[in-house]
Amino acid sequence: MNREEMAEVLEKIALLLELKGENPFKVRAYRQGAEIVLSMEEDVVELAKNDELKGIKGIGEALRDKIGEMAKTGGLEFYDKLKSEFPETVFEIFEVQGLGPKKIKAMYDTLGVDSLVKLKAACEEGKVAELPGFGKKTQEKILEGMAANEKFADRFTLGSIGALVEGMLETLRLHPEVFRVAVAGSYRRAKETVGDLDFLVATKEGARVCKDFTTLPQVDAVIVCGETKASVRLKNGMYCDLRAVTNAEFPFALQYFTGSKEHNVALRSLALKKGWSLNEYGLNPVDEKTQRPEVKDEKDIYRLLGLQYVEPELRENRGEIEAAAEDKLPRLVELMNLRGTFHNHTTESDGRDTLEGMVEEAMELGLQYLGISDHSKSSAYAGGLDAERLLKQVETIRLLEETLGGFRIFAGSEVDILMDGSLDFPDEILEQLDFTVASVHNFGKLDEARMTERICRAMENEHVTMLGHVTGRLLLKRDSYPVDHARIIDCAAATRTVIELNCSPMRLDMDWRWWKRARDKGVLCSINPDAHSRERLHHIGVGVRVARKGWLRREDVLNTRSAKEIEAFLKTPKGER
DNA sequence: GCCGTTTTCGGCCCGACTGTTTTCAGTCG
Repeated sequence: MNREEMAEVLEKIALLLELKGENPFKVRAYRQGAEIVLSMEEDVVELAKNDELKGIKGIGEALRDKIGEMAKTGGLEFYDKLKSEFPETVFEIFEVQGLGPKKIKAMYDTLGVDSLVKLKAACEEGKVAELPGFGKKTQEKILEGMAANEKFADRFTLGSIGALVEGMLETLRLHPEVFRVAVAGSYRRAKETVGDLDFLVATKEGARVCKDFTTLPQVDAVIVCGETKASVRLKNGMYCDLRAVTNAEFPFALQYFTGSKEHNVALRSLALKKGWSLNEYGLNPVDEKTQRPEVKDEKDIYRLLGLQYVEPELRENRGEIEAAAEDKLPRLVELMNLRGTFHNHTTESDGRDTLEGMVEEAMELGLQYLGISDHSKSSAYAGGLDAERLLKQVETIRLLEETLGGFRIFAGSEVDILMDGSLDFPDEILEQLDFTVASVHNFGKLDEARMTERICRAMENEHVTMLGHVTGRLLLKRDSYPVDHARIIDCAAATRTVIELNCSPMRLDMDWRWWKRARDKGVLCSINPDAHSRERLHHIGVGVRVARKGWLRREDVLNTRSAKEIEAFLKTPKGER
């Protein structure tokens, strides 16, 4: 059992205990246990197997035993027993907006509702409305929520919703009663996928702004609308909240609603130690004689707690608070630091725009150079180039470059890593290129050891400048192929191979959770859009946000260097880079 | 079920909003 599966079991235990009407604090203990298992830095499975799960806050004796049992046997007797009391389908009912354990239990006990199918039938027959505590409106909302769930995805990739968010921000900004506006939540923290959006406004007219918010063109249905908050479902199915606060409360609300929950819990307990009580409305001295501090923005809050300002991307309680206390937070890379970018496709393979079009867009973006790397021949599905076509493309690139008045095009290839870790082109061809991105595109079913071995072997090649999309994941669609991240990072460090941060919205690969480790081992990152059209070059913006989330500084990112520096870098033998 | 410079029992975050109530329970974040 891996950690995700363990966390899921704990989460499901929490749901079932809720359904049984168990002590809510017990329920919460399981739920917190699930979160801890997911977010632990160490290998929780390995620790549990060796009975080394001691001294972890939130994991007591009972949870420790259960996690141990799962790690060792792959199952959990307690869970199996609990599960057998309900059909598997009860879990899906919890997905319906507005339904929690109490209502689900009531419908289960009286109407025998234990699946979405039965729930729908019971609503349509009007039986739900007759239950005590229920009514016609509740019944209608359940049906509507079920319809919405069927129709829409429940999560969205960070890179796919930027325009939507910016559009809504702009409209709110123009509202005459709004002083300040911001987007908070996981979007602001640059999580790779976002479940719902949280907007925040500073205003004196909360009720009016909330009401106007519910009439935005992007809105499909109104869930709630009051004086300080509104909640809607957008036309793309995304749930979206608006909070209205006063201007004085705004910094606290922004801090609070940006999260993460774990970061806030840690921050609040730190505040308490320093004699403050922090919540979404203010920072209040526990000792009533102390004066309330003046706070104009988020930075003031962190400063008053004796901390450096923590950038939103870092707020995951993964060491940022400790680092901020010691003045050791990194200065994070910014979009304006990028001078160029690698790994881009053209119509020669599966890109939609020509070489000239891609270059034009890169110049308009203000970049100094662009790396072109079309697919290699084994990626036949993508029109991969054979050696002859590749060398011809290099020639074309050299000729075009002469007409560009100093803009550089680096000629490369996204060369397939073959099954055994060898490359799709021989060294004699690769050495004629400026750079090479090596990527896995097939045999994703190999086991972790063989996949890792294969990738490491490719990185050992002198001509492989960087490793492309490390895990091959497609967010919300396809899981990673199994790789040993730690070994790949070590191998990249040893061979001086750059690792790509592929910022195609579906990928954002390598995952942000691994970058700090890579950085600390001296591995360079290249923020690459893997652009298959000129518009997609703009994805470097999302890439920068993910790099920031991975604690990367300007100096950790290869493509913050100037064209000249890149040229020197690529000419240096790999081992000396 | 977890936790403890308020310790081994008695707390555990809480406020906004809605719908169904006739003063409040359930859900959500």
